[in-house]
Amino acid sequence: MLFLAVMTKDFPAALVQLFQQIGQLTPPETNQVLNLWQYEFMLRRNEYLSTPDQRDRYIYFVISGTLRIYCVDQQGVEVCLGFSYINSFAGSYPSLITGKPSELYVQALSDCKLLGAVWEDFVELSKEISNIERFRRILAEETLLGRMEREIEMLTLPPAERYERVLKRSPHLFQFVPQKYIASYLGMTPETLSRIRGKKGG
Amino acid sequence: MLFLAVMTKDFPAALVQLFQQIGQLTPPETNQVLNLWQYEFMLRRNEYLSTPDQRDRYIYFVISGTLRIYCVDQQGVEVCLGFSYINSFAGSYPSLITGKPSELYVQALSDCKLLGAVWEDFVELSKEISNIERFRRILAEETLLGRMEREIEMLTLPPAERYERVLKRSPHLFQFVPQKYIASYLGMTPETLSRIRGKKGG
DNA sequence: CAAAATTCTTGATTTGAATCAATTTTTTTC
DNA sequence: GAAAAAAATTGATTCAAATCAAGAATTTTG
Repeated sequence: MLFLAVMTKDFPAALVQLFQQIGQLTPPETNQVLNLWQYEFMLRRNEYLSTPDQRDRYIYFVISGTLRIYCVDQQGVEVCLGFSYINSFAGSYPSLITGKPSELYVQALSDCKLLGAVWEDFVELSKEISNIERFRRILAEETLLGRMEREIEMLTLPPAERYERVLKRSPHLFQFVPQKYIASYLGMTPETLSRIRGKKGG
Repeated sequence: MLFLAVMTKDFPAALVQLFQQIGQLTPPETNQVLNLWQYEFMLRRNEYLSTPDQRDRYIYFVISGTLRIYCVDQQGVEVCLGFSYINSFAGSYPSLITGKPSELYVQALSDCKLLGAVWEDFVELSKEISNIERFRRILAEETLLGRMEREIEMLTLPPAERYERVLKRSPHLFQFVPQKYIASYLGMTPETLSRIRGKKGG
């Protein structure tokens, strides 16, 4: 992973918005937070942002590219848990929360450009600025809601409908992500997804 | 559900601890929060605390009894997502976060005694007291961690090992909860769980 | 405490998706 | 842009768990 410590002045509009709109930060507070995002990362396709052998030190924001989050089952099969795309955060959230390594891998599916902030700095700032503490709370809640929504879909919908849902919610996924990873994300083999797509309007 | 508005002075030690230890609340702050927990609820076995037809207005704390959280799949089969027991919070967290009904049912598996606080009051107080905002953040993070841990176990472990894990982590479950609900929670039928238990030291 | 209801167990059978295997298509790389 | 690698498709077969079914055990309820 190529690492560039750059004094960025041009923060992504999407990142600024997140803090201003979701976080309700005042302009000076927004500046303080944005100044943490001083680190730029370049990942080549297939390189790793997080692995289970070390804890995450940065929270990342995706400028360009797509990543997958996965873990490995008992027989060594990779199981995809989600994706990170442009204008979303990336990294192993569990690792950041616990301060320890997690079972999760985060891997670039294409060349990626990321901004990073040292998580500890972010935590420290949230002690000073209550709006940032609140931002962290909202971030955790939103993430939880997303995970539970997926959990419920996995448990209540048959494979074909899980596919339909993702196709409707994230059609762009199929643009950037090999089907085998989407299949894994949907809890099925690539063969099964291929057959499902064959039947309905694929 | 029997509802009793009672001016409680005797708060459960476990609830007090949660706010003091996890929340790091000062004694006066602790008092302010505890004073929200003025509502006592009694549930008879099989009665519902939450259903998808209305949003949750209270956050609950379990004084006694056990509850299950479940949703219903496309064919009407109930799928168990978790349990709430003594000294844990109860209710539909998604419903509280979103302010809307969720797909979740929360049902008493035995007669239950609960304390309740109006969620809106809790939210309001967290605007005044930053330690409570922080408590909410930690609550969300812990809940997220728990859900992700379960998600990973469901995806990476074979049925028999999922059973072993739960047996090790929560042996008391089998004391209070009918096996069919545990089976559902483990992602299998009651028959399958019964057979697994038959093999290994059941 | 006896009857009724529910839950658990055990066996036989079915089934949907996984696996195995071979080919075609697409993407990457030099 | 040709060769190599990776991914997707398609078919045949297998398999683990679900379903179906019946009886035993436990729990609940008047």
